Amino acid sequence: MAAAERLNYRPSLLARGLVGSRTNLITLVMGSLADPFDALFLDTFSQAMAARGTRLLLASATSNEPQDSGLLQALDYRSDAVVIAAGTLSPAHSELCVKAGLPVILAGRVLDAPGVDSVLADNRGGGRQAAELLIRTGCRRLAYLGRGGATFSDRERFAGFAAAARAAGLKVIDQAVAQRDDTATFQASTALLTGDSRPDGLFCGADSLAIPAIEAARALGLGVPEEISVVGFNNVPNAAWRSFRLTTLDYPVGQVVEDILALIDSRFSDPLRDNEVRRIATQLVVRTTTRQRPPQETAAS
Amino acid sequence: MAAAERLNYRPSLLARGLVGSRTNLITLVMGSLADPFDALFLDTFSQAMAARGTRLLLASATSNEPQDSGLLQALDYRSDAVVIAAGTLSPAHSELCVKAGLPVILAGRVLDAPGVDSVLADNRGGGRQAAELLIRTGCRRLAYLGRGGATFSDRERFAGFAAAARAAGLKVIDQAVAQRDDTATFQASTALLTGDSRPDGLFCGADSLAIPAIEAARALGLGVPEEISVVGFNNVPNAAWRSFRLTTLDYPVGQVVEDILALIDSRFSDPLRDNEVRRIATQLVVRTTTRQRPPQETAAS
DNA sequence: CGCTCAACCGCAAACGTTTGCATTACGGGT
DNA sequence: ACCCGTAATGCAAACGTTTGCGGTTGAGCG
Repeated sequence: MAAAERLNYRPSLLARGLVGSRTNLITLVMGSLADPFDALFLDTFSQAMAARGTRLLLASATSNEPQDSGLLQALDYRSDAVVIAAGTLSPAHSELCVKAGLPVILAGRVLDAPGVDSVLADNRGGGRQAAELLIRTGCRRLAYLGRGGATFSDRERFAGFAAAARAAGLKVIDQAVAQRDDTATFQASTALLTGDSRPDGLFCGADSLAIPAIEAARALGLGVPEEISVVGFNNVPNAAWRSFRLTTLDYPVGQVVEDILALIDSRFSDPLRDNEVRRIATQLVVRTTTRQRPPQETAAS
Repeated sequence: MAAAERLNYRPSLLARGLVGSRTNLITLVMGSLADPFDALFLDTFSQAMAARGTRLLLASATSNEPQDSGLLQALDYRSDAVVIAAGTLSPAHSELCVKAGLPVILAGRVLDAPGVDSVLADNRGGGRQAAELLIRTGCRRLAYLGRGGATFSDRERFAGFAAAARAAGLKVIDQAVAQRDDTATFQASTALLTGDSRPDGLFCGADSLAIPAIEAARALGLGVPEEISVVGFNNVPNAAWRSFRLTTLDYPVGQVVEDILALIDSRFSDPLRDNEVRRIATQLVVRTTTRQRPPQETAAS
């Protein structure tokens, strides 16, 4: 040990990984980190990895072609598992990993294939909570601002929101924002708010969508929540800022990471077990972009 | 090739790295990703890695002890190079890498040790630009909101700002925010703005500091820029939001990443070359948290 | 037809570990 | 003093590549 110390020797994990059955590498595939929620997730995940003594191989998925993403090269490093947290990625990526015999954990989507587990929010429940809050506080013209069904989560959130609205006899305008980009979101919101029937209750598929929406409303001179209520999703740090004080659905990122790691470990100990889907409940955080109670009847009609 | 395809064989990069001289792994050490600038940097860096065919090993530095960070374990994977982008990390980390014979690139700080290159902003120049703008638009009571000298960049930004202020015969209040946390920043700003001599020109060491500062000013009923001008640093996407429209110093993150990769390559081709420090100029982006011209004399005194 | 040269091909060593097996050392019981 | 069982120790194989070397094959030319 003294000699090892003196020569500052350290075992090569490459060699260890080559011969051993485990490399202690986990590949994380992410899309853009433009959404603060994704950054927070990555931050939390990476700290959990460090605490666990596992290394994190980060692959950024730019295009939708599996071979273009860093995924393939990461696989060639014989990771022990792959976590896919890029919402817009095609299932081809997962299949690639499964074919390589790797456990796959999907964050934010469900895929029914052997060896593929999932961790995601109770999106439908969250959508329902948002709808119920808006309806309870007097909103009647509801709208959803989202990715136009581009991601699994987006579809579920819309579905939950729309179902609860329907149950109350209300319809929902579905407004899509094409690119994940603040100005694009601002423009889509402006279009929505200047359209034929201006909504008075808006549910956004993410806080990062809700904030530009609030700005668009204010730019049009619309009071939030007096003329339009806004509910977000994720409860990112930005949402609590004084300029927004956004009512939103808290999605506990620490819990997500914890569940992902638990699923990985459980898959190690039993590679052939059935797939598992873990749903994490969202919690409503009421701030000031929604009303406390319905407006007085005297004001209306 | 047909057989390889059929068996879906892929060469093991572990084995290749074991025998070859290059592993095509680069370790990136980062602190928290709470600042959107750091998230943007990581995003850009990771995409550049993918385009380059290099894998990114992400180590998150939680404590200041080198052995606690993922750094050590990442080194044991025989990375080709280490990029340290965690501002508050001790030089012990770099020394560890140098001792292991690894090229080190420091982002945001300078360390005079063999094999250690640096890429960072022209912080002093940026500080000067901020001071000159504030002074030119009529501010006379200047303040700096930063990390109290906790990071290399912070010290340089303050130094450049203070030097330019001194050249104009003005002093600078140095207000430190202890934790990188929005509410802590809000409180520190409130303390600054309710102190003995309230500043009328504020330079913040980062946009992520400037935004809570603006909110604190507004909470106190102070108009921005009428009663206090604010200048940030980095030009993160948030800064352009309609709620803030922050005047700031653009620090081109793409350029930073490009320079880091260039330094790594140049170090590969000549491991013994002298250290290089690349300074990247900042560019002033004037928005609406600073005045266009000095206020009318009639209003004053 | 024979020579030379280049291209090609196959083989073995090496990279730094882990793991299993065989051997040796040692201690206790009869 | 002898035997047995266990602990400790040393040795070799294996992991999946790259690289260099010796041998073989083929083509071109006199």
